[in-house]
Amino acid sequence: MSNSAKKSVTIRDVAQRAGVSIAAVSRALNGSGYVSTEIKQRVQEAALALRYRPHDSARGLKLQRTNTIGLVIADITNPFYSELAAGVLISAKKWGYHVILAAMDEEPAMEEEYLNVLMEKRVDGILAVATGQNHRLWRDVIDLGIKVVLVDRKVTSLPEADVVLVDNVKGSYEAISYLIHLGHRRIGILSGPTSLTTGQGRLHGYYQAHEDAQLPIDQDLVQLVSFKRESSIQAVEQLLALREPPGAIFATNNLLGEMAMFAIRAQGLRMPEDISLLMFDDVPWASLTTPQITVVAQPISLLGSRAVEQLMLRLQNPDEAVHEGRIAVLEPELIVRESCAPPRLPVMGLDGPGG
Amino acid sequence: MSNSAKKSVTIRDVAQRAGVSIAAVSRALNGSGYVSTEIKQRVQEAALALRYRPHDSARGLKLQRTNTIGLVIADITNPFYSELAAGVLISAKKWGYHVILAAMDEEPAMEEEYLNVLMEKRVDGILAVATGQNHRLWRDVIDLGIKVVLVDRKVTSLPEADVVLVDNVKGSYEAISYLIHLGHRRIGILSGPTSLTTGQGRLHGYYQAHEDAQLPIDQDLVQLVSFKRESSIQAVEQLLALREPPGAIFATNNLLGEMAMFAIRAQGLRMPEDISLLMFDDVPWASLTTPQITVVAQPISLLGSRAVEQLMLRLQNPDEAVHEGRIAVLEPELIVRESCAPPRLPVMGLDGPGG
DNA sequence: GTGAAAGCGCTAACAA
DNA sequence: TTGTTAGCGCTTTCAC
Repeated sequence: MSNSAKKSVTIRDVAQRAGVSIAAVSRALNGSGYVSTEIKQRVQEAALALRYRPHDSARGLKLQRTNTIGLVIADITNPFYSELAAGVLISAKKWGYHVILAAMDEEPAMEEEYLNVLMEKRVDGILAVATGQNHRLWRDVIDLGIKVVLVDRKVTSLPEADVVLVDNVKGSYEAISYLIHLGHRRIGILSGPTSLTTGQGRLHGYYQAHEDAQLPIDQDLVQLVSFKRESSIQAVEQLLALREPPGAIFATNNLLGEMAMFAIRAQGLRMPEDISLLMFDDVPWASLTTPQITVVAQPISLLGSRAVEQLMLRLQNPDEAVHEGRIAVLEPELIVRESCAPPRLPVMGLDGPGG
Repeated sequence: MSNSAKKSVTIRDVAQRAGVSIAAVSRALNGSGYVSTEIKQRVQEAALALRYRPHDSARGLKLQRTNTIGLVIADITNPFYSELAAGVLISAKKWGYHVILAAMDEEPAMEEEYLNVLMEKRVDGILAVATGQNHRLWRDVIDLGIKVVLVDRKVTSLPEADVVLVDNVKGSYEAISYLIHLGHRRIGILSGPTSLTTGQGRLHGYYQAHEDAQLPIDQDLVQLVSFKRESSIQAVEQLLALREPPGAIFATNNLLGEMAMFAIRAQGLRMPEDISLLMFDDVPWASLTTPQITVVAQPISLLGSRAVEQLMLRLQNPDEAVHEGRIAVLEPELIVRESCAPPRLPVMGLDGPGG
């Protein structure tokens, strides 16, 4: 008997049982408008007895509000995104919001599909690590009145969206400076696509650090990679196969770091004796390996909760005309562990430790 | 101008622009009922021109169906759950469903909150790794007509829910048998709560393997732990502090495995020379460590997609009376890597390798 | 303080 | 083949 969907109990049933109008029930249950305590009491009893659950679609239709937000990310399996999601989830819950998860896998086509859904569902807002494509669709989203907060990456074609991200240039700059300080002169970088602001920023920090240390850059050491595993592993191998291979590798995200780990291990290289590794993102496994990985840590969870807060702010006053979104920049932090050491054969004629 | 929420375009607007009735628009866009190709054409043009997006709440209200499912898990940050979620996401998308994520953190109170939300949202179904509590509420869920598929853990108070899980007894049995085969006679087990079927099964496999090998069990080697990190780390330390410490540790989930790693490292023990470690769940970091961890792998992603399929099956014929849910049991697989070796000091008088 | 009634945007009888 | 219309369950004026 408790199997198939019976007619579910509606506000009418509650009203009837409590002997009041449906309006009274609505008011009593929502605490809006005037209701005598007596009626309130009766209504609550009736609702409880009938196990009444307000129908969110009905309410949403009437209110034009769903208390739901969309979270667009690349891949929930990537610890960066899971931690982000965790931050978003807990924060959203605090505000009475719920989240629909959209993993677009860095594919514009998938992002498109998800955006369409999110629009039809009339989510109140979208938190997104966007592909950077689908300009027209994103405009539709905003035109629909859906507030969007960009996380991690900025997308210039969406100036009115708020942005919450980390100072990528700085994080990268500090990482490279640290390696240079250790005596490294040949530092390989595994960089994400420069079409994304993360890729741009981290690469820029790399250049800047070299420039400030008055070090030349060998373009062979700069590997631009997509997010595909194959292309990443290939890039690492290329780096390692150089006639004059780098003494240190800077992996600009955890996926790239993972690939670097594999390649280094596969080559039988010792870390940090033979090669140093420094990675962007302090994912849990970074302190499980031997040696533990030195990282640039982002406050990932905070990134998520701040994004939610930013969104809530917008949702509070929806009519505020905004031509340019707020941008919040969080600070990364270099966490020195065990995976970096001075290079084995410092280049002659340059004064680093051991040089 | 594209900032605040303007009156959004409805089916009426499309009808007007196309010069037809709203019914025709509905039919044309949904491909239901009769529409001349000419009208269909006009409607599609109008819809496109107006950037019309059907309002899901309205449709949901009318249809009593949301094309949305809830995914209840403990913690998206745990790689087991992220992979599960990934499997669910991709499979759900294939069926045109979307998922609301609920991380209950092993807290019945959180589970309760989320269940209430999911009920109000009238999700079509719920996929859940449940706490095992909230009996009454889960009954409400089912009574509301929401289909539920239990994943990973069975909950006996919900007989009509389908279940998709792994053969925990077998996985555990094989793991322990392997260790015994290596010559181990003192194998510590870090077991989850036996209030959960996962804990029960894995512990049972441990006992069974010992029994079949005619090995006695020292109860000091059996550590029952909650999912809290503190209690886990404590348990590992207790195991290691035994006057006669185990030569191998079986961590029955990835969190426990992580804790074991930390403790082993903290004690300065070498792996696998001083101690062997075997873990349930082949999470990504298991092959990043040195030595790489030998594991019992669950087909996690498959667990997710199978659960979705099971749910879709129920959703196809919603009125089928079901008193007992189907139960799908997937096979775990022992993946031998580098973290297990024969014990250093095999017990005399028992014939294991080296004994 | 309370209730009647309109209407949110959509689908599906049903009538034409 | 097309259009009219009655709701789906809820909130909220607006009378009383």
